[in-house]
Amino acid sequence: MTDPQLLDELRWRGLIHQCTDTDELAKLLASGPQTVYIGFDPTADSLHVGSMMQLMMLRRFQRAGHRPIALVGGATGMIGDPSGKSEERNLLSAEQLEANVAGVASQMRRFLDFEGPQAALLLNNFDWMQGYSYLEFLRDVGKSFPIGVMLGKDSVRSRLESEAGLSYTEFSYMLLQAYDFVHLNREHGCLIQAGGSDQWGNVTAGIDLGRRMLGKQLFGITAPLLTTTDGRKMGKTEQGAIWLAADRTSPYQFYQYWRRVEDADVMRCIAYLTEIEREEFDTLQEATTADPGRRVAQNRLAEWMTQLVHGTEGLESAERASKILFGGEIGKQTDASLGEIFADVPSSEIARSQLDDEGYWIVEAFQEAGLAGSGGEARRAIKDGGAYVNNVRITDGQHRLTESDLASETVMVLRKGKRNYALLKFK
RNA sequence: GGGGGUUUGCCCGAGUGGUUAAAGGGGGCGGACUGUAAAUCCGUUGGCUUAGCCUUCACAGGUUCGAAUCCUGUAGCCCCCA
Repeated sequence: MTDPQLLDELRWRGLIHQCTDTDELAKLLASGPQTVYIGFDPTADSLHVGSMMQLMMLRRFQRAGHRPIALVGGATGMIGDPSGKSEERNLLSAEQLEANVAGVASQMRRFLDFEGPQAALLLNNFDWMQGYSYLEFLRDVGKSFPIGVMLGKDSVRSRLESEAGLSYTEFSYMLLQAYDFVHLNREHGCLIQAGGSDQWGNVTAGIDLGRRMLGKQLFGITAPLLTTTDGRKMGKTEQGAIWLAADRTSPYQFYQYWRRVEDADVMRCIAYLTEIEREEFDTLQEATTADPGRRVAQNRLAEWMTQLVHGTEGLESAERASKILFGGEIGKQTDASLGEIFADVPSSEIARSQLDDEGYWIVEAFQEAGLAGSGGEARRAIKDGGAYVNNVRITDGQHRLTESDLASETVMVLRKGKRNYALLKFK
């Protein structure tokens, strides 16, 4: 019925950062299916890699026979969690929140099973918070919150000591999240809240409130944050976050992100984010140590993650694109296939007549495609051997592009350097 | 209010009348090497119709055959005195 190995698995994967009472939690989980919840902040209309840790946590619980609740913070999102934030946040508008909640909800279906006996629940705390009057809330919930304890929380203290300070609104955030836990216990019998390690303060606040309001022992478990070896948050690039939504981060970019993970981080990513079993994990680890150049672990990680988030189709197109981009010359393709491969590559449209007669000057083409800010820059790229058309290096600064350079019906693929692509569409 | 200093390219920073589009470093961009890595090395880094031309050293004017360099004014920053 329920898998007794769950905690052991979380442990070997390094997913238990803190837990309020491991022994009692183990007994509880062994006693039968439990309900566990994690809150998600709807700050955007898509989740990103950072949220995957939490989604996978819920998924692991569900696969072990428990019921997951993904709580979208429609109400708490209006307030803003001060945990780990150095500055007061801007409040989101109600319409924005609604759109975000909808977007986030659809992505969760990839991770959780909303059917069957342990069907996941997707709840929005706005539903029970919106009608809760301020007076009632203060009498029911606020009464059980000693200010001294609240002031002792790291999230509050660090902000009070900082220049940014902390508004009453954000200070109150903790009460809202704590009340969620109580509410979920009453309505759904939820006894466990999980989350990232930055949520510890909020989680324990909920547990305290549960003891006071319900006289019940609730449980909290937090996972470490997904960071690189040198302490930076993973899932971020110079271009921004890695999103789960295909229209924000294409399957190809998503796939490539994982393929490029550093050796030092790759095994931790696999442990934290995938369901790759211990045996294969050990094999991958050995392979990485023995021959890091083959990047076996990175490839497997990318494959697993892309498959889950973007499905078989997304994975195949990402692999196909990678093969073409990192292979040699781009042979004859169709507009459709190039469009798919270079979905996230900027493109410019040019009049087809430019290709007539003596053709379209390469320097102009690079400028037009946005790969060079000036003619000089384009010339330099060519002189340095960093200019490619359809992945073939161009060394002649006077080169003219003609119909024969088209990689498909209307498209040419320009590249500067290793991976700065741009498309020119000749209409 | 008075006196002194300072202002250079993406950033830092040399340069005080004549190959100075401006040393050096950082960063960026290329390339080689490699594992679509790290480290390293090399090239490049104002614009253009590029063996040439044009525009740049806070801004505006002036001296000079010739100015980033000298003079005057304006603005920003810094220091000292009141």
